[in-house]
Amino acid sequence: MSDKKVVTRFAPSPTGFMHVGGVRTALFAWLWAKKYKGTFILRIEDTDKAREVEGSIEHIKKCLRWLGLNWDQGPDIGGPYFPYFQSERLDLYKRYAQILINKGLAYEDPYTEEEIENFRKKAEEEKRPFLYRDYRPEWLRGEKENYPKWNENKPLRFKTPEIKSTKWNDLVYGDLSAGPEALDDFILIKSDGYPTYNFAHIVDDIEMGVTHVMRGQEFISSTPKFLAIYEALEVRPPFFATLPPILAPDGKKKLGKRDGAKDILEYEKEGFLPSAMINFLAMLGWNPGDDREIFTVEELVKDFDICRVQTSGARMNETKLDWINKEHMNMLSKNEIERSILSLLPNEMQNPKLVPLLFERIHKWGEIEKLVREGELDFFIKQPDIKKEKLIFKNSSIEEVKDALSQAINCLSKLNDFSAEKIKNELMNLANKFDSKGKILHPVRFALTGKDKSPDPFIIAEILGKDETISRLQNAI
RNA sequence: GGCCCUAUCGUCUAACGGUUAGGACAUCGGCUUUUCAAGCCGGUAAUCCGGGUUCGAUUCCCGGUAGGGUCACCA
Repeated sequence: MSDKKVVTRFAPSPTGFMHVGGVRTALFAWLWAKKYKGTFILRIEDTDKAREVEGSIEHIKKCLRWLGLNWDQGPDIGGPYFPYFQSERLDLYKRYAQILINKGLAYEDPYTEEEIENFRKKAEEEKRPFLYRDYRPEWLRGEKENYPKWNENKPLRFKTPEIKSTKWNDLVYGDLSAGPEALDDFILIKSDGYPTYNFAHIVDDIEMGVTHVMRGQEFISSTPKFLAIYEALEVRPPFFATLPPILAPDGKKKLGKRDGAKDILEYEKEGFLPSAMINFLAMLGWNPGDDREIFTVEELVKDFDICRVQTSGARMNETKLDWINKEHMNMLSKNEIERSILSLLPNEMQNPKLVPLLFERIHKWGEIEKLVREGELDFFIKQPDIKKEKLIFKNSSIEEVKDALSQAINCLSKLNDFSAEKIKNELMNLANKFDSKGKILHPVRFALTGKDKSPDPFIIAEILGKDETISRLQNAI
C-alpha cells in the first residue's frame, strides 16, 4: 500500500431494490476503507433518469444503515466533493469532456441512432463483430481543429487513440486481459446531456481521489475503456478489485432479481442480525485463510484482505446464513435476548420464563413471530384442545393413561415449591416406577400442551403454575 | 458468434509442486438416564476430461468440456 490514504466508494444506481450482490460490493469497499482508516464514499449514479425507480435512493441508504455501513461522504452528510449525486454534477463531466475534445480525443457522433442500428445489423448479417470505430467519419483522420464543433444535443464519443489488446492487474483476479474489440468509440455524453456510466464514474473517481475500486466482474470486459480514458486524461488509474459473482441458490446463473434475489431489507424483516448478515456476506467469496467462520464486524475490519477474495462464483445459501445468524445470536447478552423475544410476544405472553424455551429453537427472530402467528405457543395462555386418543403412548390402554395422570396429579398436588426442578424430581421419581417413563411423561406433556413435541414440560408446568397444571391434567382424564 | 472469466465433497471453502486432500454448513448415526430443538461426539462425501513439464501435479502449461460475464445514447 502506498502512503496515499485509502478511499473507496459504493456507487449504486437507483434502479430498484438492493440484494446481496450489491450489498457485498458495498461491504468489501467499506471493510477496505475501515481497515486502513480511510474514507468510504457513497455516490449515487443517477444518470439514467428513464430507469430510475422512485424510492430507491432512500432504500439504498436504509440498507447501508441497517448493516452499519456508514459512509464518510455522500448523501445527507455531504463532503468535500459535494454533491454526491451524478445528476447534479453535469458541469463537471462537460468540463472533462472539453479536455478530451481539446486533445482531439472526443468527437460529436455524426450518425443518427437509425444509421448506427443499420451498421449494426449489417455487421450481424456478415457475422462479424460490430465496432463503431469501423464507421468513423472521414474528417476524424484530419486535424482535430477541423472536427465539427460539438453540438451538445448530439452524443459525444470517445476517440479510441490506439487499437490494441489491453492487459492490467487486478487485486483479486491478478493479470487480466481483453482483446482489441473491447476498445471502441463509446459514448461519453448522451444526447440528453447526461454522461454515460463509462465516463461519469471515472471522472468522479478521479475527482474524489478514489484509490481502490471494488466492483462486480461484469465490468472486466469494459475495463479497457476505463483505462483508455485514464490514459487520455493522463491520470493514473486506481487499483481494481473485481468481485466474483454471487450465484442463485439453485442454479449457476448470477443471482438476479428474477432468480429469487431478495431485497436485503427482507432479511431485516425476517429478523436476521446485521452483524450476521455482514459475516455471511463476507464469507461469500472471502476466507481468512484459517478455519474461522464466525466474525464480528470489528474482526472483519481487522482481518479482511481483498487479496484473499475468491475468483469463482459462490451460491447464495440461506441455510448457512441461518447458522451464522444463530451463532451471532448466541453472542448476545441474556438481556438483549430477553428484550428481543419479549418484544415479539403478545401481551398475554410477557413472561421472561418463556425466553430460554423459545430461544433454543429459533435461528432468527422472525421465527418467534411465526410461532405466535401459527398458534404454536397458544398452550402457554389457554388450555389446549385434547384429543384423548392421542394421550395413548407405548401401547398403554386408556385406563393406564388415566391412572398415570391421576398419579401425576396426586404427587404434584403435594408440592409446595412448584418449581421446574421440584416438578421434575417428583415426576421422574414417579416415572421410574413405570416400566417405561414415556407411559407417564408423554401423557403429561400432551395434557399440558396438546402436542407430541414441545419444550421441556417441567418448565412449562412451572410457567403455568400449580393450579393450571393440575387443572389441565384433570381435564385430560 | 467475438472477447473475457471460472472449474476441489450436495453447498461454502483450505492445501510453498510432496498431506491418509483439511474445515464449515447440510445430511446420516450415537450421546445428552421423556419428545422436539439446542449441544457434544462420530460417519458418508470432492480435485471436470485429455495431454504435457516434473522423480512427483489439486497446484504450472496446452487443448477439450461445462458454466458464467460482456459486446447499448444501462449501470
